Amino acid sequence: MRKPSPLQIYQLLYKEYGPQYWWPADKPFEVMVGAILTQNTSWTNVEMAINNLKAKKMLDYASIASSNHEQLAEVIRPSGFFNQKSDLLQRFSLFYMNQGKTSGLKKWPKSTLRKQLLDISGIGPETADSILLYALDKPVFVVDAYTRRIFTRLGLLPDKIDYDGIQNYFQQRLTPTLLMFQEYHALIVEHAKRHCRPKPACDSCPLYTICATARQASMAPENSLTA
DNA sequence: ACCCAGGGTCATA
DNA sequence: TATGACCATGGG
Repeated sequence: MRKPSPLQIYQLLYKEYGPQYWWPADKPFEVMVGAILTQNTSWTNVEMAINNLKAKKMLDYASIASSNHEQLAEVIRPSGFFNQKSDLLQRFSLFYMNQGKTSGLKKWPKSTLRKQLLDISGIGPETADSILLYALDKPVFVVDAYTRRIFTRLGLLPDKIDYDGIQNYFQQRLTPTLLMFQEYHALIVEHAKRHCRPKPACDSCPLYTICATARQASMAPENSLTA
């Protein structure tokens, strides 16, 4: 049995969990705020912070940009790292405003946009790509800790590989479709939350069989990974 | 009392 | 380039 392709994994996950309809937010700017707040933080904590922002009617770039730093930090406190994130949200809101908001940003090609986002201190590759994919409709593959964990555990990725290496692995093997990339990342998160915790619980995992055969395949000498 | 979460930056070797 | 420290909350 050959190693499963990223497309086959996607089809298995989709069949198992169905469409996820990500990102859970109303407006693009709300997606961007969520992408920042969820850095190394559980989504339930982010929801509390988002709800606080909504209750204070602060979930818009003008309110965030003009708000007091300490006050904003207090509102987003449940999402953790609130000092860094308060500062980042304010700097990002200025960027968002200066670039002509969502419609202004969407005019740029994705490579240009990605560089601009990465130039903002506090926005790394995953946050940038999440914003591109879920707020600005750019078909990029979002890599997170779950993606690495699942695919190294499957034996499809080597342990030593950086963010761009993992992203290239997927983007070179999939046709870039907006909806498919949006679903794929969401499905990876959904699957990992249930079955791919840090301490393996691989029995009862829908990918268990493919996982076992994939690990065998990666042992074979002629199947050395090039990712 | 730990471990974990939809990361990222900076200092050090 | 490659680890380690740091940021911080809330749930299991």
